[in-house]
Amino acid sequence: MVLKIDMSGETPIYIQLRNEIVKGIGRGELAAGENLPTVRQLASELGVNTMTVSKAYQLLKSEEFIETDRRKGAAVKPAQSMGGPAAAGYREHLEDELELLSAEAKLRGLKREEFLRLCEDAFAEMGV
Amino acid sequence: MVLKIDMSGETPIYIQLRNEIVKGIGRGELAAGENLPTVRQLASELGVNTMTVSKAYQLLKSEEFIETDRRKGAAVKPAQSMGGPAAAGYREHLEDELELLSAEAKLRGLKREEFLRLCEDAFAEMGV
DNA sequence: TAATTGTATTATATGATATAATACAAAACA
DNA sequence: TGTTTTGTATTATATCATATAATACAATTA
Repeated sequence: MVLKIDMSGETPIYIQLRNEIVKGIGRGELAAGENLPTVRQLASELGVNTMTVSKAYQLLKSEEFIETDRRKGAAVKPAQSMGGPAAAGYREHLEDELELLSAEAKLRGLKREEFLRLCEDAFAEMGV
Repeated sequence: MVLKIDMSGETPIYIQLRNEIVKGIGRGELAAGENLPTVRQLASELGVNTMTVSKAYQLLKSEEFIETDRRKGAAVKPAQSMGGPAAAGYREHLEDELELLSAEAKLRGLKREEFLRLCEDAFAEMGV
């Protein structure tokens, strides 16, 4: 999987990492049960500290997107187990994000159809 | 207009302020040409520093959402003037955000129809 | 003249982010 | 039995963003 990280960007590295991995899982590039790179491996590839990668993994773990085992490494969690405590409040978060994106789209002159088309296209990229 | 600010949240106050104002304009609660509260007024209401509000206004100004005048205050910019330099790169930003939201939605178990319904509903809240 | 506007300045405090260098528990492996 | 590998913990340190306080400025309005 390709991880695009912008070292000079404003978004923290561990957040960028988390986002890229979530998108990778969403696209199906990372299958359920598949192992992620080790923290040392990924840190070395990206040229960042191991704790930075570990922080991203811990975030993904707290969100129930992955599981970590101190000896076997980190692996993508099966999709059917997505009903835990992390799912609570998710819908509210999504609605809030969509509200902001809708407002920006409106102000930038996008029409309803254009906006929804982009939403459809984005979702279509996901899945197997 | 109601500005919901979470002082203990992780999002910086001036970003929250910016987002709330963008949503307010998008919803039509703040009409084009309408004056925003003065930085001192808003800072006083929210219990934050004037420079924090000023920072939010400067961000909105750089994004061409509002205009500021040192003597007349800040006002919502007309929608027809939304083709400036700030619009460049916006579409890419939107697509990236939608990709992340789509991935999360997929992983949380949302079906295509549910996701698109939320997108429609969010956009429907905007504009007069 | 006095008040109001966004903004600039300087100083300061705090927290988040990121790194470096080690170390640990526990399993896998040779 | 050692050695390696895993995520994680620890401690220390450095840097930057955020936020505040207190003051001041330019320029207009009242």
